[in-house]
Amino acid sequence: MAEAIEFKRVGEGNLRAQVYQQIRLTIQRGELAPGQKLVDVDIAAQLGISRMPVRDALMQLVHEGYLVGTTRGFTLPTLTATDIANIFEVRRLLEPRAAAHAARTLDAAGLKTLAAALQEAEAAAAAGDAALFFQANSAFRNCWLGAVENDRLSQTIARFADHVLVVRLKTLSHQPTQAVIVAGMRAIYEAFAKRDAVAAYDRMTHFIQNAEERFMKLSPPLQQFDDEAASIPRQGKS
Amino acid sequence: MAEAIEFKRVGEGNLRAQVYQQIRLTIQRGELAPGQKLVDVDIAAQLGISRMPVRDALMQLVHEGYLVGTTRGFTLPTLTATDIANIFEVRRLLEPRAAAHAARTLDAAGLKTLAAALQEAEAAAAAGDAALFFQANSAFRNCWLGAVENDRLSQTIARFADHVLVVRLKTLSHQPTQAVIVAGMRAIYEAFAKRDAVAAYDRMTHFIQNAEERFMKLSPPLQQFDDEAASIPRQGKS
DNA sequence: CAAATCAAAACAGTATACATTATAGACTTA
DNA sequence: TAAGTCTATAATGTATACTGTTTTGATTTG
Repeated sequence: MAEAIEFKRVGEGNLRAQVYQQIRLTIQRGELAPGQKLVDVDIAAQLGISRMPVRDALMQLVHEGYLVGTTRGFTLPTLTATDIANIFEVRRLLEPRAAAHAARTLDAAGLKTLAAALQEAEAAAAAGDAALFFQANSAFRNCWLGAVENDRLSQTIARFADHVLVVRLKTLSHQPTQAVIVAGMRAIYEAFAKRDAVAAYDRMTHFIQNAEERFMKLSPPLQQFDDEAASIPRQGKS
Repeated sequence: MAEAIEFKRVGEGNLRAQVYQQIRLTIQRGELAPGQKLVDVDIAAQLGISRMPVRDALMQLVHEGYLVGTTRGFTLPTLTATDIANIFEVRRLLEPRAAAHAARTLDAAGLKTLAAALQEAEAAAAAGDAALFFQANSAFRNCWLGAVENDRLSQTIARFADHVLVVRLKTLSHQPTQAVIVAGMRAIYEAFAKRDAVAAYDRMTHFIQNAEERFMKLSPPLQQFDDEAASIPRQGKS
């Protein structure tokens, strides 16, 4: 089996940090297929470094919930319906408040970035481009979260959002869901633009609830097929 | 300088996990003095194992916010007033909801444990025994958090609570604060005993607010002295 | 005597080698 | 043919050795 993923080092701090960044980005972009395993020695060989920094990075990702470590490599966790519900419960508690903060602290540049991400999402939804929609969604969230001054709050949110996002690639491909999400994003964006913290709070609450409902409605059938090959045809394999 | 802390291995999984547990417990019990440094090679020698598992454990604790890694060993983080405020903001958002859950799910055994911890706290407050009070407080929290079925919620709370608890040893020594806390614990316990989720929610909200206020009121003077020698007189130095 | 420079020590970061363990797959057996 | 067992292997876990970097403290110099 050839390497499906190309890792390259990015110049930022020590090796462990570089590798960590790379792998996490790969996961966040949905480039790691469920069931696909990451092996420290393979990645190390690919990067031309030793196992240890890679191993450290992988273990950190395990501690953060991005991966699970088995005795035969590291893979994405398979989330149960309960896991998803648990994650959304925490998000429901944290994100509205964080959005209210962002409504206060977002500057003009931030709003511009959000507007761009929103437009991209709308265009992607119209074109049915799931990958672009996924990306625009992440950009939107990263932008407003970056304006939240409470680092621990924003980082906790980012982590939990990432955990469901990994499986969410499928939900986000669903056309009606895309429409609902875009509408939610627009509503939130407008609250931000008006610097209306209360509206931001309420609309984020609504947004998360919608996201969870959509998720739960679409996930069960997907889960069953997941055991096999997901909806993405596996290329190669002769 | 001799070792101030005695680490011993506990039989549970691999070496890294054992060491991690030991060090985290040491921190949670407040046995690690601020400024005191942990060095992987020292701990490894003490345990008769190699550096790597110890290093892994220390790095995990850094990722979880229990320690900070410097170029000369690992120490407790020094939290600013902003850090404390940030942590309490997250706790305010999460703990009331978690307490409401616990009110539903706590069983008779759990309530009994809580009652014992509460009594211990009251006795400690009456006797002015700060260490025992600290311990009873942790037992109380661990018990009701253990009844929360949403693991991610309870673990997130536990982590953030631990982060302030480290510095809180001082706040908890303050007699009037002890009285306020005991009253809060009793109120929460009674809500649990009545299985009243709403009351648990409200009283936990109140409890956290009180804790934060007390913390902020007592911390600033401590912070300033902390730069030097805290309240503990430094021996030697002629 | 104070400030700047330099050297040695102390530590984390990285590399390599070895040990251990759980799984996959072959092989046996009912 | 199906179920159980066993062995080879692939991966992590652990140990040891080496490297790089920062801090400390001693020494020199103004």
